[in-house]
Amino acid sequence: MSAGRAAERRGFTPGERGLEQSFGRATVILNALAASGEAGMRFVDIVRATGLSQTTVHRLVAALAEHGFIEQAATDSRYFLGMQLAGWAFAATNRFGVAEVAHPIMHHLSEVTGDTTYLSLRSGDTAMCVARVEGSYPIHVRIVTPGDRHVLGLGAGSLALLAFIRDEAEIERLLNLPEQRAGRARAGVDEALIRQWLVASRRDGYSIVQDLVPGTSAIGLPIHGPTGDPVAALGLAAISTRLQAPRLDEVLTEMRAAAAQIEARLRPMPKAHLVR
Amino acid sequence: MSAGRAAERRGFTPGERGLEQSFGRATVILNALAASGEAGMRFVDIVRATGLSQTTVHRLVAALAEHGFIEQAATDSRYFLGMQLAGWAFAATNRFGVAEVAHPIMHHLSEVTGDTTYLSLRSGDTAMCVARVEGSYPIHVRIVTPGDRHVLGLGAGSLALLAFIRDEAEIERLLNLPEQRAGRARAGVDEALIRQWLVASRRDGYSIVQDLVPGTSAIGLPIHGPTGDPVAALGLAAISTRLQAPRLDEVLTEMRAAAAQIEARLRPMPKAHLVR
DNA sequence: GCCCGAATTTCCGTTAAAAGGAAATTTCTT
DNA sequence: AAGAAATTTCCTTTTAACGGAAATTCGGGC
Repeated sequence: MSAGRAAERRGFTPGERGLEQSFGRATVILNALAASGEAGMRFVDIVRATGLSQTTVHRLVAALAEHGFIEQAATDSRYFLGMQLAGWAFAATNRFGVAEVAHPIMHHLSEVTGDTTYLSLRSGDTAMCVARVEGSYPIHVRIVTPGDRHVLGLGAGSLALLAFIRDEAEIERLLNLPEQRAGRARAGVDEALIRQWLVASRRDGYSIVQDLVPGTSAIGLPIHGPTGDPVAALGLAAISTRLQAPRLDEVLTEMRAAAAQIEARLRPMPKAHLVR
Repeated sequence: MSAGRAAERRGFTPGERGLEQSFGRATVILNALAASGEAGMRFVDIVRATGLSQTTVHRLVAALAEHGFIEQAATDSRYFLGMQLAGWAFAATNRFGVAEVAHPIMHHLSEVTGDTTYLSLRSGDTAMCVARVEGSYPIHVRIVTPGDRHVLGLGAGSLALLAFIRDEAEIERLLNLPEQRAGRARAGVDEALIRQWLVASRRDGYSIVQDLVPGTSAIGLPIHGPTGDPVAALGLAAISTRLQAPRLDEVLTEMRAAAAQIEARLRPMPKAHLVR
C-alpha cells in the first residue's frame, strides 16, 4: 500500500527518483488499470487518473506494453492489464505450494459444508485473498474477493494469520501500524476488541468473527509454514445462523481436517538453492 | 511501438535501453522468480540466472521490492514474487468479466461431466490458461496449468481461439509466426494438420484434439466477445475413451450450454469511458 | 568462537536517457 | 468537412543508470 505517495505533483519530482520512481509510476498505472476493470483505459484516461505528464505516460505505457505488463485492445486503443501478470500471479500465489495443494481441499470443504471458503496469504503487513470457492448453500457470503488485500486482523482469515504469529513483538508492531488503526477505524473495531479476538483465537485454535458484516460470520484457521509461523489462512464464511452450535462444531471439524491436510502437504521445506 | 529505436548508438549495451531496458530486465527477473517456484531465489541466484551485473540486479531488486513486485522472505533473505502481482492478475484475467462469470459455470460443468475444464484467454498472439477446475473422475488430465501460455492453435482451447477469428488474414498471420512454427515443430504437428483442424472446427462449431498427448483428448469451444471475435475458450480434457460417441455428444451439449451461458453474461459491452 | 570463502552492499566517474513543455499529427465527433 | 480531442514527436536540460571494483557483512565449518 505504499504506492500512490508521490503520484500527484508535477514540475518537480520530490520523492523517489530513477528506477524507484519508474516502478512507482508503473505501479500507479497498473493500479489504475486494475481499478478500471473490464472497461480498460485510453491514453488520456491514464494521464488524468495518474496526474503524470503526457510524455511520461507515453514513455511508460510504451515500455510496459512492450514487455506485456499491459496490453492494448485490438479494436479500439484502450489499454488493459497484460496476461503476463496472470502468469506471474499463479506462481506468486503458489508460494510454499499452498495454492495448488489447497484448491482441491477447499473444494471438498465447500462441498461438504455448503459454505464459501477462502484462502488468504500473508504478504508483508497485509493479507491477500487468493482463492474463493463457493458452496452450494443458496445464500453466498462474499465478504472478500480474490485479489483483495487487507490489514492483518480484520476478517477471520486475516485474524488467524495475525493471532498465531509467535513473535509477540511482531504482533505489537502490526497492531500499531497506521494502516491497522485506519483499517480498524473504518471497520468500527477498537483495539481492545481485536486483542480480545486474538486471545480467544489462541485459546480456541481458530478465529471467529461474528456479525462484523451484519448477519454473516466467518471462521479462520491458520496454516503454518515450515518455520512454524502462519503463512496462510483457511477461511469459511456463512450467514451467522449457520455458524452456531451445534453446526459450528461440525464445520470446525471439517475445517481442522482440511487445514491439517494442507499443512501436511506443505511440510517439505524447499531448501534447495538453485542455479549453481 | 517503436519507442526505443533511436537509441542504439554505441556505448556498450547493444539492445534496448532506458525504461524499455529496465522493464525488460524486470521481466527477466520476475520470470526467473516465477520459474524458481516455491524455492525462491537469493540475490546471487538472480544474478546468475539473469546474467546481469550485481550492481544492476541490486538496483532493480531494490526498486522491485520497494513497490511490491517482489518480496523478501522474513526468515532468510530469499526473494519471491510479490502478492501485488496477484491483485493485478485477478483484474487481468477478468477482462470482459470472463473469469468471474466463468468460474461457477466451469464448476458445474466439471461436476456434471466429471472431467477437467479449462478457461483460456487470448492475449495477443498467444493463449493463456487462466483457470482449471478438476472433475471427479479419478483420472485427471492436466495438460496445462493456470499461468501457462502457449501458441494459438495447439491444444483444443487454443485452437478454438484461433479457428473462430473472423479475419482470415489475421489467421494467416498467426499461422506464419515464427513462434507458431516452432510450437508446431515441438508438438510434432505440421501446418496441413492445423489447417485441417481449423476447417473441422469451423464446420462443427467446436475444436477437438485427439491424442496429441497420447491417451488424452480435449474439446474447445470459443467464447465470443462483444465484437464477435473469440476472447476466450472453454476447454475440457479427459482420457480419449471418455470423449467418444455417444458420450462425446452429451459432453458437447453440456459444454455448449456452458459456453452460451458465459457469453450471455458477457454481452453488455463496457463502453464507459471514465475519469473525466 | 574464530576464520575463510561466499554473498551482499557501497562507491565512483562516465554517459545515456528520463524528464516535461510544447508543438505537430492523427483520430474521433458533430 | 470542420473542429475538438487524443496521441505522438521534438527538443534541451538534468539526472541517475551503468558496471567495475572495493568494502562490508554473512554463513558455516573446524
